[in-house]
Amino acid sequence: MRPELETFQRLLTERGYRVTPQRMGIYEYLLDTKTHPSAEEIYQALKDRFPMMSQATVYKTLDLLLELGLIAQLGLGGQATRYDGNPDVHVNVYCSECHRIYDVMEPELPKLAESVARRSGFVVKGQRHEFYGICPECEARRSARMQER
Amino acid sequence: MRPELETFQRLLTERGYRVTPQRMGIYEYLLDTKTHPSAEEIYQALKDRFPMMSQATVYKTLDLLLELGLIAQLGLGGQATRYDGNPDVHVNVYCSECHRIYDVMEPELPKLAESVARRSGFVVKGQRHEFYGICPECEARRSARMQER
DNA sequence: TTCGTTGCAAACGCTTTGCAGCATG
DNA sequence: CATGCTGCAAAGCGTTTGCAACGAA
Repeated sequence: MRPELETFQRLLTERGYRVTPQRMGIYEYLLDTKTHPSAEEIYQALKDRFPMMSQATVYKTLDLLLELGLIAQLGLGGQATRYDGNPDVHVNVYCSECHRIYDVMEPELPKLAESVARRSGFVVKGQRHEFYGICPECEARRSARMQER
Repeated sequence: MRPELETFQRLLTERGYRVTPQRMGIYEYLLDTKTHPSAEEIYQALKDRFPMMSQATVYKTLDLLLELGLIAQLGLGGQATRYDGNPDVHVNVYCSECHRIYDVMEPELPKLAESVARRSGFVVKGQRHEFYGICPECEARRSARMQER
């Protein structure tokens, strides 16, 4: 079993929570999926494996994973909240055309966090970085469309 | 009149929109308020000045201001979306205790944007940076509480 | 056997929409 | 005076909640 799933099991047991197939399935899906799905997308994707599962279970499991610090939440103002199986500090780039979200590692981020803490006087506990734009594929499709005119 | 309000008027007129007291009031409030209010907070704050104004007008005006690029939107997953009268690239620091949000200027951000564009291949159009933590006041209150025990 | 978890459905809160009357340009 | 805007109420949608039945430990 992948190490992240083992960690999840361990944390659940340690804190008196129970290990259920739905919980493992939801976390596994989040780890596998790179496009940062919404609760609805997770629910749809797991319908085959868990035909009886309700949306409430998805939401409750996501809350639990957030509480355990295993996932991150991306609030997109208006639209449905999306979830990121990678809780480490990184940058999310969001394509306004295809609505996919990708992760980008940025080695400068820890320095930025320090600087923000210094300037603001805050005790920094977490951070989120989002860029909006057009992904390479969508951009290529756009240029192609331009060409043919 | 402050330059931002003049810009707003100009943009409205240029694009065939109309200048109304409600619109000016909402934008002015966003410029004055440093805590990044939600639509509800804006509505409550302007109730005195515009007793007849509806929430719908607040939402429609916020959409318009976003479209004109005069304000920014902060999606906070679950909670109500909040609005920032400063559309320029900056960092938001969010206090998880008092829920206030402050702006921090960071001169390194343009460099970060370049780096992200290079790594991801995206055409970057916008960005948002959020830090979570405890603000100096709340932290002081916490320490004080610790002391007295 | 215990008690945390699930699935269901109803409730909830934020946001959007349709429309008649109003006010701006 | 034309048409874009407002206020109102209802609808929409994502998310949360209460509860009885279920299943993990």
